[in-house]
Amino acid sequence: MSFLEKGYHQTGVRDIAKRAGVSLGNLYNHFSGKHAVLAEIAALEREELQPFLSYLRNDVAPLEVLEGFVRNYLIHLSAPENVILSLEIASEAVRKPDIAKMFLENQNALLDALASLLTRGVKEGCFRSLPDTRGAASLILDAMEGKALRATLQTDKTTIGHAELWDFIKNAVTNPPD
Amino acid sequence: MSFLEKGYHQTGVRDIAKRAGVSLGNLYNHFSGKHAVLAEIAALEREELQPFLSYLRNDVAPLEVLEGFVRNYLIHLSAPENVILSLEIASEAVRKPDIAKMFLENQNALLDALASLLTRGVKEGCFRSLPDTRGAASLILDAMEGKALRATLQTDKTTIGHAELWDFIKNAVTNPPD
DNA sequence: AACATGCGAACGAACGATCGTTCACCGTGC
DNA sequence: GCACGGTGAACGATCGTTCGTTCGCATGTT
Repeated sequence: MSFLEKGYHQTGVRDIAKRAGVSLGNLYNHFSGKHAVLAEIAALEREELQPFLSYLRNDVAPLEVLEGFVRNYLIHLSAPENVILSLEIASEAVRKPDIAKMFLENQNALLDALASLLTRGVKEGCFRSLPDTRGAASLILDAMEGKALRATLQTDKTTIGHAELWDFIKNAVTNPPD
Repeated sequence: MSFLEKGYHQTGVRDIAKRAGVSLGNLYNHFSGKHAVLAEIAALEREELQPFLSYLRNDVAPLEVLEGFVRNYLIHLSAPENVILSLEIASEAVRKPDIAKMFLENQNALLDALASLLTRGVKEGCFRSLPDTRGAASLILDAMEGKALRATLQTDKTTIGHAELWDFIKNAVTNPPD
């Protein structure tokens, strides 16, 4: 997909049509315009998130679910295409409310699932008492996404280490061992 | 500046020239092209960061410096123009290595300053023992920027509360009170 | 079975607008 | 007369979108 290679605004409608294997005119039979194509892609991101959402709803030990989530979501974010696409969508969301709506919905879905895992963990005593689980959840997600962005922009291909990130998150979320 | 209103790629060179109060032709006497204009803006961001850098080098109690920084940087990020500009630059950085270089330099400058504050705090005993101060610093910055992005995209103008964020950061960084 | 009709998916030429960039020209101060 | 900073018309390319046209196929009529 050429939104990844050239970016949304640098990609012409002819490119999109060619890559999709349809003619220019026919593209407009399926989409109301270029904007609708991006909207569709943003909507598809939702489905990409689905596995993570169901993973977070695992009913086993919260700490292990959290670690598994961090590991898996980190792998997801290590693919530059996911970072670039999020960036592209976020950029467009600034000026296009319908894109912003989808972007936030997707983010919130993940946020809610992670927050409720944290809440469960606190209740079950695996986690320290977190006054604001939603805030903590967004901290974790932001940290991962920020890390992924930096890794993507770096020319030297530094992969993101799971261990160091997980250590930090674990410390932030569990009671100190004493 | 119309990069904010329309985005970099949606802004024509004629717009840029008009806003800058120079003729179209003369713009090319000052800049080698449209790209160079964005590069210049990315470079200027560096100077915007300067006050925060010097603030972080304050030699007083680390915890207070940190709180002051969080407060001030949050105010900075509460202005949507700063979030949008960062997003715009980050998007372009994906495909333009020289922009990426500046973007990362700016980020790293802040990261280093914050990390060394944390290191000092750990040494002086105000902070808990943080194994990876740089990681912790990037966590703090990512959290703030993530929050700011969400606030910018939200239609309802929710301002970012300092108190709740500071509580979280303080907890993450200081020893528990017992 | 053969033919006529209508439907809608697919197409790409064409449109006007705008893009980033160049460059011949102009006025001004020496 | 010369040098030069400033100018905007002009250029070729490409943009997103429209729309007249084609054509395969299902349906209806003899």
